[in-house]
Amino acid sequence: MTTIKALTGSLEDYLEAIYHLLHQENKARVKDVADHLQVKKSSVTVALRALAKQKLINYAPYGEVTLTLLGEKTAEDVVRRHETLKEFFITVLDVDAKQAEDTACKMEHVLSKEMTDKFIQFMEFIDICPRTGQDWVEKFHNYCGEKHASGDCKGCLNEVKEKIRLLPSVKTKEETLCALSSLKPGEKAEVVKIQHKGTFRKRILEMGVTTGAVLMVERMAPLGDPVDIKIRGYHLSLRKEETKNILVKILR
Amino acid sequence: MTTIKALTGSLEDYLEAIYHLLHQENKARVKDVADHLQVKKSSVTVALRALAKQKLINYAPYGEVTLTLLGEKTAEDVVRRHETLKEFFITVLDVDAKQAEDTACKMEHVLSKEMTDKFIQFMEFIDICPRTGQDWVEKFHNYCGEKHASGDCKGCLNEVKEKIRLLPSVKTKEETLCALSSLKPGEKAEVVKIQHKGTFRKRILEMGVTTGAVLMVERMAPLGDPVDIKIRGYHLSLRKEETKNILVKILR
DNA sequence: CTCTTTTGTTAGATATATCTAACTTTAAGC
DNA sequence: GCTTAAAGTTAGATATATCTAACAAAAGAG
Ligand SMILES: [Mn+2]
Ligand SMILES: [Mn+2]
Ligand SMILES: [Mn+2]
Ligand SMILES: [Mn+2]
Repeated sequence: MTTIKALTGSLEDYLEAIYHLLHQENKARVKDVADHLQVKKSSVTVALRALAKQKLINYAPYGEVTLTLLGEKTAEDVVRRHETLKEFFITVLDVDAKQAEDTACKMEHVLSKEMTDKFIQFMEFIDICPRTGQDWVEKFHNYCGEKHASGDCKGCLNEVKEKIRLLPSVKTKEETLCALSSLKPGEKAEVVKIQHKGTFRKRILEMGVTTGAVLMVERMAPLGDPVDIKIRGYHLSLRKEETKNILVKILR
Repeated sequence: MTTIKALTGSLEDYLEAIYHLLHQENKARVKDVADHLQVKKSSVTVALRALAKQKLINYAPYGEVTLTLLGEKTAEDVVRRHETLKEFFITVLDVDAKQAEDTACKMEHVLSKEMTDKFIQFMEFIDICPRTGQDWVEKFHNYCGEKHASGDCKGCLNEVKEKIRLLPSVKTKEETLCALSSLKPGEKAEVVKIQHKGTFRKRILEMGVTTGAVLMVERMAPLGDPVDIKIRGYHLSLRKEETKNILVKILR
């Protein structure tokens, strides 16, 4: 039997904490988890037993805690929901970091994959659509903070006008294209062309690196290998070799 | 003592159900609440006791349930959060009604007033900003559903161009203005001028009807009295007399 | 005004998530 | 290597939210 019941929100939080501790400190001790979640150690012990019973972690009393493959997958899923909501709250709604973090961690447990994808697509669309982009988001933040004078709209329209005038680079496309390898951490770009063949190409597509997708470079090792990117809410690590043949269009 | 503890999510749901039943059916029986929330009647009895203890409802065994003033206020607050999230999910993210309803009702319990306001302002801004509006939202929905061809952006830009060409009606403002009383149910508008004086004006401003605010006409009685509007997430009922002297600019 | 159905309550059970207090194991200091 | 300090576990308590089953009150039908 052992019905694979959906995890409770509480257990998702424990799993998430373990995931972060393992990736940041290389160990997830009971005490660390307890501190992280602001609960007592005895509560953690109980939770660990529950997670172990569901085959999400490897655990025995006094033993060290590691994630199973299923646990790793499940944790990544929770983290994706968490980060998606948090990013929306901070970058779009302009909510302060702490509140965004707290609210995201409470809401993440009831956000379906479908809706997570919608949130991600929405943020992508804001970035991609020439009408909007980061400057439009900033307009919104000002709209929130201050009185909205009619003059703002007029000025704003002129900006879009200018944006449009500059944009018919649809023909002179080449100029705006560059290899993924040439991006700097923090930069966002739209995938335009994947110049890979066979299995390699297939693998990369499976990871979500498809034409039209928006990615952001998160980290880049000194020699540019590997390159950590975030795409569709997922974190990926690519070999330098793999990034050279992915052509992108830098956003903004 | 009787520390005024924050309501649990569960109790907020009971309160919300009672609120809706009282406003729609004029009575909130234990059975109705149970059906509404898909729980057993015995669970409702327990919840009613808890709500009564917190002075949110008037209740005695076998007696009828009514909301106290505090309960009414609190319920309105829950409903505002619920409707705000649901509206965002449906109108912006294009999530289907059922999932939007369910997710909103789970998330509403952890959404602060501040963040609720942000969501509302964001939807207002999409409506008000000449760059975006409903047509932009539709672009997003198409972007989600289908492959995003580059041609779309080009066409989209031409639309904005046209929008801008038509928009320098900033000077010929008068033409686009009209009295709130002349709107039809479902129409949205931005408040431009409130031609009221003294106490009346003050009262109306307190209710959230201020210059720049976006409102939507929800219902209008046969003779146009009263007019039910939604503004900043709040439902208001205005006398016909009061709507005549509120000048608005219809959106879209 | 009785009888029956519906509605509502109570008591007791189960499940989750937390805590405190007492105890056990492991790790550190010297 | 002992001895202490830190980390981890267990047992038992509390709180919330639900359920089932048995019972009580109110409403409806005739
Ligand atoms: Mn969480
Ligand atoms: Mn989280
Ligand atoms: Mn709810
Ligand atoms: Mn709700």
